[in-house]
Amino acid sequence: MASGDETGFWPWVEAIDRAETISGLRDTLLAAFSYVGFTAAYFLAPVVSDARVGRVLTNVGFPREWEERYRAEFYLIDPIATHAITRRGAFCWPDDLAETPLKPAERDYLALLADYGMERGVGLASFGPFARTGFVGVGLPRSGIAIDRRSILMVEVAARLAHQRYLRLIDPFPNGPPSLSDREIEVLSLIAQGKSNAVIAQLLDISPSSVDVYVKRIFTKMGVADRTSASVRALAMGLVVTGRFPKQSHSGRL
Amino acid sequence: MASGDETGFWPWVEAIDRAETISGLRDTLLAAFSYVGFTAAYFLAPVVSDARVGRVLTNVGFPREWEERYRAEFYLIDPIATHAITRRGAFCWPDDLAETPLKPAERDYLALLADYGMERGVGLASFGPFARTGFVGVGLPRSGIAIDRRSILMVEVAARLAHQRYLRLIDPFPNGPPSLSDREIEVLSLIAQGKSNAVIAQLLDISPSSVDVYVKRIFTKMGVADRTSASVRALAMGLVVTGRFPKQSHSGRL
DNA sequence: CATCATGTACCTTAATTACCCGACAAGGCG
DNA sequence: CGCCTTGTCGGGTAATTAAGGTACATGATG
Repeated sequence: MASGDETGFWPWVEAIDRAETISGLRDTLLAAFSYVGFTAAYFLAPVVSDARVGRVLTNVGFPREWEERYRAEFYLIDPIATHAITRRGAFCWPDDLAETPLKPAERDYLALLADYGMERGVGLASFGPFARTGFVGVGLPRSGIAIDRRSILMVEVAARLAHQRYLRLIDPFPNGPPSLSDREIEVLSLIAQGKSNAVIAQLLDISPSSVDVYVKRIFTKMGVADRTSASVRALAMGLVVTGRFPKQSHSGRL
Repeated sequence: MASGDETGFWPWVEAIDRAETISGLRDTLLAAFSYVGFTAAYFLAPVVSDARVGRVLTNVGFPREWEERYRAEFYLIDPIATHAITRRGAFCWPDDLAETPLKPAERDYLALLADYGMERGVGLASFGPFARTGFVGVGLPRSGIAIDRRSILMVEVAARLAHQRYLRLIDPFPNGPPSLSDREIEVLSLIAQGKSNAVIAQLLDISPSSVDVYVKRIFTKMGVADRTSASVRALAMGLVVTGRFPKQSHSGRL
């Protein structure tokens, strides 16, 4: 690799961890990317399938023309960002998108990138508390460098740490979740699983009326008016869990 | 610091990234922690406020007696894991819990840790796609090492990367979200915001009947039977967004 | 001792949802 | 040219929920 090796990379990691301002963090992160061999990056937050929501774009180093067209046309399309959501870890684009079926518009976007000399780069999603997901796209590798696994790993470590740091900088002391009683958390958890009040009553072996009261109290404490909002907020706040997790440790027991 | 410095740490990061089995990952991660100066770690997944859910414990290096008492008594109590959810980044316990009001049982747990000679350690939550959150607690620092910021950072980098790697190992090709049409995603997003069908109809300027049809189709595609489950799944899959995100880039524009 | 939070239970009413049936037009695709 | 998806609209019914009220025992906490 033409660029710096790992010995000189760690100081950049520490610098990211020490950044005290958003702009300082941005500059430090870009310097870290530059050290690895990339000269441009763009950030999206939040990243969800509903591209109309949010998705603030910040571009550092990519051509102005690309940025304008991105904002105008490809804002809602960028398959790299969408792909990142379901990927674990960083990946190299467009190579790692080869197996993903792409819509015509998405292929157009990748072609546009190539037109601007941005054939190749690294992308990753970083996940934070309260369902805060960000995307980092890194590109414009210096000619001559290979995008090997080590480079991708460096980008991943730096970007993920920077995202955590960013979240802390924009909201250092987030409001904690409201203090719910044990029973209330229990009920809320079942609500978030889509159980009806009647089912909850059966599961907890209490009367439906009691469930009714708990639901009411939960709404009041959380400041919502319906179980859907309560569930979404509970999930975002880390009050309940979703999805299927392994019931037992694996044989190796990580 | 008595333990290894950053120059020798990076190879452990690469080793974590290369781990091909769960057990190999566990051993490599523990070796990385050991390099930093810690000789024990425990893992919890998933970690939410509702401690009854899941929370598979894996312990490597902590005393057997602690593990037994942890499983029996403190499984649902451990304030370090709960604290980690709302923290961005790794923290040092019990120092960084000083400002957190603790319940008596939680204080008991910290006292128990101290009784077993585990006065101090590092904890962090790692967030993955589909709302998969894991907790890593690292302890038993070798006598003489200081838990400085650099050590915490090393633990954070290693643990977070290992969590990503772990998620990829246990589920290399996750099912992506179901393919919803634009209108369906729009409706789903509003559902997740707690809007009633009537409100959604007004917002989208269509008839309530149409909303009804979209809701039905969304349920079918997502394999759920109620809007709460649909919302939770949508959030976990990154189909919609929650919480308040900055509408505009910050002045610094990360 | 008074107050508060919690857990429990019941009643009523209006709104909302889930699920059933039907229809039609536009566009993509084999 | 059919077939399928999508977007749109209607009717109807039964179950569920939201929101209001009241009540009482317990235990912690000031």
